[in-house]
Amino acid sequence: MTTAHSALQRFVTRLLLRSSLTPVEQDTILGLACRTAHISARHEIVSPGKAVDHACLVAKGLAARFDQMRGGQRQITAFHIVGDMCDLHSVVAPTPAWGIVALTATTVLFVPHARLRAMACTHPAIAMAFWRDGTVDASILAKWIGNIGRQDARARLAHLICEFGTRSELAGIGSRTSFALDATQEQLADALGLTSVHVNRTLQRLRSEGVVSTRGHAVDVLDWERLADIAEFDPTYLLVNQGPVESPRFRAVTDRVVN
Amino acid sequence: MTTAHSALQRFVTRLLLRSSLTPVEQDTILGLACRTAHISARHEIVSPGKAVDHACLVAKGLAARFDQMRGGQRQITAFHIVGDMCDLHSVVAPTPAWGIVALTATTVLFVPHARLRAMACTHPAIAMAFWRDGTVDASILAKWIGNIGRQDARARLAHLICEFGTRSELAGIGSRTSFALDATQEQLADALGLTSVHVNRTLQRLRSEGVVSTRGHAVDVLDWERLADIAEFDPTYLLVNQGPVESPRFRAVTDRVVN
DNA sequence: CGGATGATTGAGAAGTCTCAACCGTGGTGG
DNA sequence: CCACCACGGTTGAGACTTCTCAATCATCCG
Repeated sequence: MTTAHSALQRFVTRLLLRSSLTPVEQDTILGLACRTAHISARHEIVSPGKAVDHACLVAKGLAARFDQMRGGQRQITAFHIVGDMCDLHSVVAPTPAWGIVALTATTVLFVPHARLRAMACTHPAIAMAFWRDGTVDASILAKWIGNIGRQDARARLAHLICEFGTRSELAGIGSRTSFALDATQEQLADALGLTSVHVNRTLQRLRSEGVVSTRGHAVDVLDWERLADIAEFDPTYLLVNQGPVESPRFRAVTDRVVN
Repeated sequence: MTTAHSALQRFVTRLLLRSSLTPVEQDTILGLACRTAHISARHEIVSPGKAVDHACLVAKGLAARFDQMRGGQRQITAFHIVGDMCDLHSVVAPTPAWGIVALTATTVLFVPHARLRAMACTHPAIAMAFWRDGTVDASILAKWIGNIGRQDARARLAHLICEFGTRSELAGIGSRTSFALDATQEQLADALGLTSVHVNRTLQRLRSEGVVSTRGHAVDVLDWERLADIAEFDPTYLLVNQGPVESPRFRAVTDRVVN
């Protein structure tokens, strides 16, 4: 219960980064009844191509979305940290082509689609917030394509570190320059379109350049400016600080003015 | 007017591939008033980081979403064919980090966010359809990451051809095995994370293997099975045929049953 | 202490890039 | 009507990044 509530609270906090929700709307989300599950590392939370009837909120640990190749190789397409509702997409597309795996021992809340859909229908502002959350995901995905497609290994890794730090800070679980990255080098490789050997060498290079240091899975960014420069990191794509988007309950009025 | 209406009709048809909409809802969309614009090849339709107050529906031609690198290189993150509402995301996130460029001479309809937002609020089914459309985009983006991150040049190009053919067929502007791909080899390279030189050689290889042939920008797939095999193409990620998702107007009833 | 997992290292192979030149075609101005 | 130009496609050769395979090291845990 406490776990569930604090996870939902994190989710609401995440939504509030980009959407405004009234106390009532927030409480509606906080009141979601859902099942808690503990998933051990490397176990699938969602299997590719299999229909689901619930979304998954990460309450503890680290999860990742992946694409599975024929040869058994995997490509990680997103990291889901605490407070992320992975697979919110599945509310409108219940059979995802991707899978979701727990990278560490992870606690997730299963939230029934039916409830989420009902909430979205009753509260347009919540529907907008959900839609927006999916848009943020798409924006990050597009950036990853740029990162993988047009940057070399060093810049790719640097970008991943910048993003993870920034997101950790936004989620309130660390600072940009000091946070936990509980993924193995092989998992980082799967996210970057590289091999673990090359990730290892690239990470060594960043360390030797004095840009980052690591103790276990704790990352310290020693020179954020330089790291961001290497990565060509521009946080715009995370879509925070978009400025006020009028919330749906004012829409009717706005329309009259605009049109 | 005719252009506008036929483009909106294509957009509705596209939505109907994955969402069910009542005649009234369809007419609401078809009734959208919007401005038509002709964009010449290589001109930007949306500039990265610049706020917009309208979405863009492609009525003619080919557009692409891109990520701009510091050195001037571009990574294309999506192709937008006729009937695609590119940037529907911008309704909920008006300042995109990406840009949109016309690859050929293109006709677009600018649809004001205010109208779309109002429609989404009045018709929950339309809101769901829009949200779902964004989800399809995210699914395609994720697949592209897998394609670029974990496949070699030959498989990447094959996958792009399979996807483009499938989407052309779904959009009613060609068949899987015979369609127009109005992009230069350099633009294909920008989409695949390769150089144009390497795309050229890779395309030659696919031709010499008897898998595809091209006349100008017309593509003929000579051996779909083999091409799909090379690409590891599985159309699941396009999220058609997801099976019936109950439409929002039945939700109240459904909820009572489900919960 | 033994075993497992993940990090590290080395050496050679493969894929892709870079640079530069050349070709082919369609459009344009004289 | 022809010469020319621009753009996109094609080719070649060498360089460089990244991969592959394999071994070794370090750490954690039972």
